[in-house]
Amino acid sequence: MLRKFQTATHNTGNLAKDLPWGARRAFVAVSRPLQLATREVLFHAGDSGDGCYLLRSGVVKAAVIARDGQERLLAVLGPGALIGELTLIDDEPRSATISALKACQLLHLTKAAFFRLADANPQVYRQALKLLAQRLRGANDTVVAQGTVSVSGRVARTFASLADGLGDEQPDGRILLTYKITQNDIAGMAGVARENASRAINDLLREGVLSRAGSFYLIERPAELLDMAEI
Amino acid sequence: MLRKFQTATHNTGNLAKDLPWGARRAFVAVSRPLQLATREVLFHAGDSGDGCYLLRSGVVKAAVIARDGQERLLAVLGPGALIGELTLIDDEPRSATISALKACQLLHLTKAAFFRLADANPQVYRQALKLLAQRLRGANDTVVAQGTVSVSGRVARTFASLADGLGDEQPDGRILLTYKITQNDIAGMAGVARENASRAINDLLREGVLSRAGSFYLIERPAELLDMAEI
DNA sequence: CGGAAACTGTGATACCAATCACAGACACGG
DNA sequence: CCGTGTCTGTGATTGGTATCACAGTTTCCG
Repeated sequence: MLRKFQTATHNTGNLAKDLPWGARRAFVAVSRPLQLATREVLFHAGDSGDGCYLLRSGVVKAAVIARDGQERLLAVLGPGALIGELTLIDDEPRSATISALKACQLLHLTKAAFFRLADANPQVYRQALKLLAQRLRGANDTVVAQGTVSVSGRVARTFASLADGLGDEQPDGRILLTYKITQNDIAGMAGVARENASRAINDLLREGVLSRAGSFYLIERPAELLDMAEI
Repeated sequence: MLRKFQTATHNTGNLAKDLPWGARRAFVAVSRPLQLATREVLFHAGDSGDGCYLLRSGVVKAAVIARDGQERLLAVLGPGALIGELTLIDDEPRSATISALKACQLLHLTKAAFFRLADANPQVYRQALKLLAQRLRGANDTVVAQGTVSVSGRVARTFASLADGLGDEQPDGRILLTYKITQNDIAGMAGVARENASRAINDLLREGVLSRAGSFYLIERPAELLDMAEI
């Protein structure tokens, strides 16, 4: 139940935010910078890995390839997002493939560094718990939506969650998606065929809930979009 | 990607396990016992609430009602499961309705008590993170499965996850589900119509992957079931 | 700048799964 | 122990989406 938009400014996945000064400086101090070019892969699902990444700039997608070869997108993430935190915590293989949709700058934090930091600042543990709790709520909502919402509703829902990762809220309340995402990726997120995503998007455009600002999508009426998307 | 079964013996959702002695005793010491009768509701989705519950005995289901009135089951949980931990962590409303499928005994741990305990034992924080990470992986897998797996595959997957909450692994490797769950609930978990769940279950019975032991289901060939379920 | 590759729009068709409709089995409460 | 309600099995029908087919459009890069 997406109750409200959370645009990238107060983003999901931002562990560094809301930390006390000391911890925040420490976070940056112990991490190592890293660049990705467009289409470059940070890691693949199934890889073993160490630590997590903080996205400083750029856009990435988290995807898994299903048995039948279909690519299913779990999220499109913009600046501020935390990536790869599951493996950090449980030492299991990477659960998704992360690839850059455009050039990115990241910070890499090793597992050892994270736990050193957290043991010194319980606040870090609390933030991490909150982050995972938030993601889990989102994932559960998606499960329910998948089973009960029609294609057009799921596409609307996809725009809502894109706003979460890429959204830039304008003074007038409209939300600009700061990356030109393709219909293919939208379809992959909504779990529908590309052709049907196309039809649904055009319906939204026709109704004026959505518009295109240059090559970016602009959510004209966020409340109405949420209403169409709600489970 | 459910790689293996995790039967109730080494259950998901068991925070109390794997804690150092002191913390474990403290956990039980600061919690308050509580009973539920069959069909009784512990809390509803949307309720505000404090703290979490540890299921000592009995069976509960976690469900949400979608807009259209359909009930979607997120999980069926048996002894050892931790319930309501999301609200504990992020203070948001309960994300699902928990109701007893049969009489239950629980322990209630308040938020204050949890954080007091955790601040004294960082190990508790680590366990909690692991638990959430595990659930998040499961939820992501479900999202992918919903979109890419056929009805019969999703029903197979449902039995795999029932084994997680209710499973009792026999010496010979078969897994007994220690509660007589209805087709309705299975359908609600798989996200399919009850009639089609019925057909899929009978296929599984006919193929011998599944059988009925008295009124309980018995997973005859776990590996094969996983194979049919895998995303 | 110009050609190739990727992306988008839209109709026609096919198919999987929901829904409808019932009949039989079971279970449990008076 | 015998109804009454819940649960289960199965066929027939419907409908929403995927799939196919292809043309038009944009983007990218040599």
